[in-house]
Amino acid sequence: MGDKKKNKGYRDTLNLPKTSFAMKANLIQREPQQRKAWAKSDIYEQIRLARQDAPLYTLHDGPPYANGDIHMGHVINKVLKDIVIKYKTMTGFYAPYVPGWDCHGLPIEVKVMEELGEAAHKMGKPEFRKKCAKYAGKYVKLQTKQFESLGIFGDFKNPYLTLKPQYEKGILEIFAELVGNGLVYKQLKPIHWSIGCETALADAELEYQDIKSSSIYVNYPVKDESAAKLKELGLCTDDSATPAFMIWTTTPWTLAANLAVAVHPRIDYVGVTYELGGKKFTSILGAERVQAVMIAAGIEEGQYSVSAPVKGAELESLRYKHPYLDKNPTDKDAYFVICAEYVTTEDGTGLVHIAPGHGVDDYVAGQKYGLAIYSPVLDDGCYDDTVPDWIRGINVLKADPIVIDHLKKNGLLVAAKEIMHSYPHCWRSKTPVIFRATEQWFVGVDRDLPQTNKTLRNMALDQIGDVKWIPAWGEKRLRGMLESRPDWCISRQRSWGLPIPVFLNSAGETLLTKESVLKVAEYVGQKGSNCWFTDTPKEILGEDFPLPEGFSFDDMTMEQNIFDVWFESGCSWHSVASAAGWPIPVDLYLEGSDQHRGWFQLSLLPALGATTKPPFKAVLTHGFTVDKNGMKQSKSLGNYVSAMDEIEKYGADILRLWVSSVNYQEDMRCSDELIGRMQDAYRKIRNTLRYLMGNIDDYTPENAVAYADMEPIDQWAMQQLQKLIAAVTEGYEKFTFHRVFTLIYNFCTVEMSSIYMDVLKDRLYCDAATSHSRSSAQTAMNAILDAIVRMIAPVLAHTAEEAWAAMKHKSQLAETIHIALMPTVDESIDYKAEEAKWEKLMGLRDEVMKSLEELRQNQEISSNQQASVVIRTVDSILVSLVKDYLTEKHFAALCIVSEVQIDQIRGRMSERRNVHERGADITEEMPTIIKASKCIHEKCERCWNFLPTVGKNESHPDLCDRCIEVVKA
RNA sequence: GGGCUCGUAGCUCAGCUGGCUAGAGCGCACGCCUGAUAAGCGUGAGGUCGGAAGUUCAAGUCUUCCCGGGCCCA
Repeated sequence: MGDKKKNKGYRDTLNLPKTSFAMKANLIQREPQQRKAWAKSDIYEQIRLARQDAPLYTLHDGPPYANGDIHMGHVINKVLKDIVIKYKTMTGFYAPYVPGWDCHGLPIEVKVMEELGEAAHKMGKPEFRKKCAKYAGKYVKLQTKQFESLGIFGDFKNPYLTLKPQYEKGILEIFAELVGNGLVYKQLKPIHWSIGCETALADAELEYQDIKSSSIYVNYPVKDESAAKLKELGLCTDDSATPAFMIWTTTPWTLAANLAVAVHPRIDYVGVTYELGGKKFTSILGAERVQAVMIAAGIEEGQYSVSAPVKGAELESLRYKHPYLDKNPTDKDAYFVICAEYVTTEDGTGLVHIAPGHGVDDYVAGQKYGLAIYSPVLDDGCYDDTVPDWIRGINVLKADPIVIDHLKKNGLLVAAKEIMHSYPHCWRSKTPVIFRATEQWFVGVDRDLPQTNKTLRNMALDQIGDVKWIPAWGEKRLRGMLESRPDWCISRQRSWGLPIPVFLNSAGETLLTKESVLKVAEYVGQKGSNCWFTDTPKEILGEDFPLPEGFSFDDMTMEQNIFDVWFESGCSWHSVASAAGWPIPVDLYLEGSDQHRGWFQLSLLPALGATTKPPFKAVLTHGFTVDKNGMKQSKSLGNYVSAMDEIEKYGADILRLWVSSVNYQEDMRCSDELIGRMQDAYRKIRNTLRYLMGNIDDYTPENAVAYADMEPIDQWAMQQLQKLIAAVTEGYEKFTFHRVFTLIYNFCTVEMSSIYMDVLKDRLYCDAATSHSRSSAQTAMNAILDAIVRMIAPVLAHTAEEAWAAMKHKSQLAETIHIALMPTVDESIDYKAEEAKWEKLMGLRDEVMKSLEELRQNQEISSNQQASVVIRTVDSILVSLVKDYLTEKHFAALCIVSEVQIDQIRGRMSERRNVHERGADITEEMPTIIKASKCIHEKCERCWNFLPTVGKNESHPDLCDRCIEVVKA
């Protein structure tokens, strides 16, 4: 029954919290202002100046592609980097951050072509490339803005762009080294070729359409010497039958380029004897395919016989005759059986026709067996002169019927039928695409480097063990890829990229030396790579350049291929890091785990090729965002989270806090709801800072109390802080930011909010403003605030800065918190020594809380202050802890009850747990009894405690003695 | 199909080299406070540790298989 009006009288005598640090964050309004202030003071430059003499920490940024809005993947990646940078800066390093963008490549080329429409084809390369550059520039600008809206600090005024002349120069310098080391070579490789446009196509330029094709089964007669082997294997038993390997294909025109037949080493093969066109054959077939093939050939059951099976491996290197060529047109061995893992028995015959010039699998398998890459097809899609005259000059897309007809006549066609299947088409001309071998440039991974006697593959495998992989399995993953990777095809038949600096003479010879490349590098560094399309070889190389035999400037053309963009970004360690004067290897690469195949591997190879060293000391990877059910996110599935929407809805610090809260080494569940929930955590942290600030508003360092003189509970708080600092430091050092988050959040929730700050209210509000007890608390709170703000600064970049500005007595002079130094453990505070004692006391407190709750449920008390607690225990250590170490008064404060009395009783110790039943009798099984009851004393109207001194003073009958003293003063 | 990887309460995380009835915070439920107030406090209910075998005196922790995700290939 409160007479509230009367009570209000004492409110003004209390020291209630007061602060300018608002409870409501209002991030959407506040953060942009903060960023504007940072921009105005040029925070990046400010930090650079502050740390110019500090030790260097180099995180080298991997370039995102300059296209589109940023997505959650970018947010994860850039925020993690920013946390590292801000943390390292706050531990005293000069940690520059130079953001970069990948600006060349097909996606931009495609977009620009779409925008230009027909005009794109009429325009010259230089003009088209300028449009591409403009497009890239637009997105660099856009993404810069978006990244900055996350509160990321970096040299956004001078980012590295892979299209900048100086960057291009760096790429060519590395290329020159690789050329000088003999790693670069030219070879045929099948690629998608559009006959309609007479151009090479990338995967992204293919459209799949259903098409009708001829599928044929063909017998390849076995050579006599191999026929004997088949007999030996028991596959051929009928001497009157012609042995043959039967293949199946849907591209009869490629038979002209057949060089081998592939079998699977572990699949069963049989010999099937039957009659065809009056002739007897024994065809080798995959055992599982016999029935289907016989049906296709129209041979009924009973009209053929099947031998016992043998494994494909037994057939390896057996020889056959080409179905219509008399002579091998290549300069390498051909027409024999090879083994390939990719052969299946899903369709066909179980034996695969291999034309290395007309298929990627064929090419790879052919490389293994030393086959030629034979592709007798010209740019216009017509056969060249190396094929028999009956198909010479014919367009391959029209050749199928002619080939089939020929095979029919020579009796090797087993069956032919039309099938519908999905087939790649040129996106522009809409015509079917063929695989055709063309000249490509490669970096060899199995070629010995001069002086080292090691190949790129050897070096890579040797040295990735010295790199620190976070998580550790990154090494395993990369190792697997390196072991199996083929030579790196670095040429692309496109326009938007850095040209491969090769000169050719009319005899088709190439000029590609370390010196020539360096010469081009210098020129490109001055004028940009457009010069390749506008300037002459003489201008580029300089007329003094010593041309090799057979070359003259009058008789020179230039290679039209450009570099694979991975080669460009793979040189960033040189173009950017070295160029900035950073030592190589740099300290850290930090990207998504997909970059094991991408940027990590393709930076490693050029670096090894040029310097024999990896470009990085450590590589940290993160996983991908998935939806709330753990499934892949995609726009079409509707489970996509728009990064910019989230930033605009919640504010950057919420996103940053979310990034810090999840274990990025695994998939990260992400949804609007999940991100929204971070607001709760944010508010708790913010309010903790606010409360601390509010209660030290009148604190001055002159009132500081030394740790040794602090009240015991304040000492406890200081101990907890040291423990926190130690754990947080370890979390940051190990890049386990989610541990940092959990630690700080739990510290705010448990140690601060639910224990310390609650317990402290009585002292802070009711004790005299400058009393020792209150100053003691304030000293601790000031230290805690100062430390938490700094520890959370790398994550809550805006909020920490806001708090720092609002703090009156900072430990450091730093204008911005991002220059301040991280807190370190105060070695004079031995938190470990006190830990066990406090754990025991806190355990007792928990039990008291339970007793009080019971009282409350029975409606005997409402607030804890109305209760008094009597503890009886056989545990003498506990008694001594409460009575001597802490005192009953402080333990009462710790429980926020008006009074506590603890008594030791005689009895034996028991292993049983404490029991908190009120009023229960002491027995051997119940060593501690907690008895909570409603206080019999009067309530002090100022501090709301129920104390015996209330009503004893005539001038202040409604106050306790402590409050009387304070009010009098 | 292959390589790597992940799967502990509704959510985010702890659980070291296998060892007491698997923990925390949030959320939720119930209650308290109204001198942090679009705040604060307390208590409580939630888990067959993806599933199944196996090794072991003992398994969330080791082995095998299966199921379901993710990244990269084919």
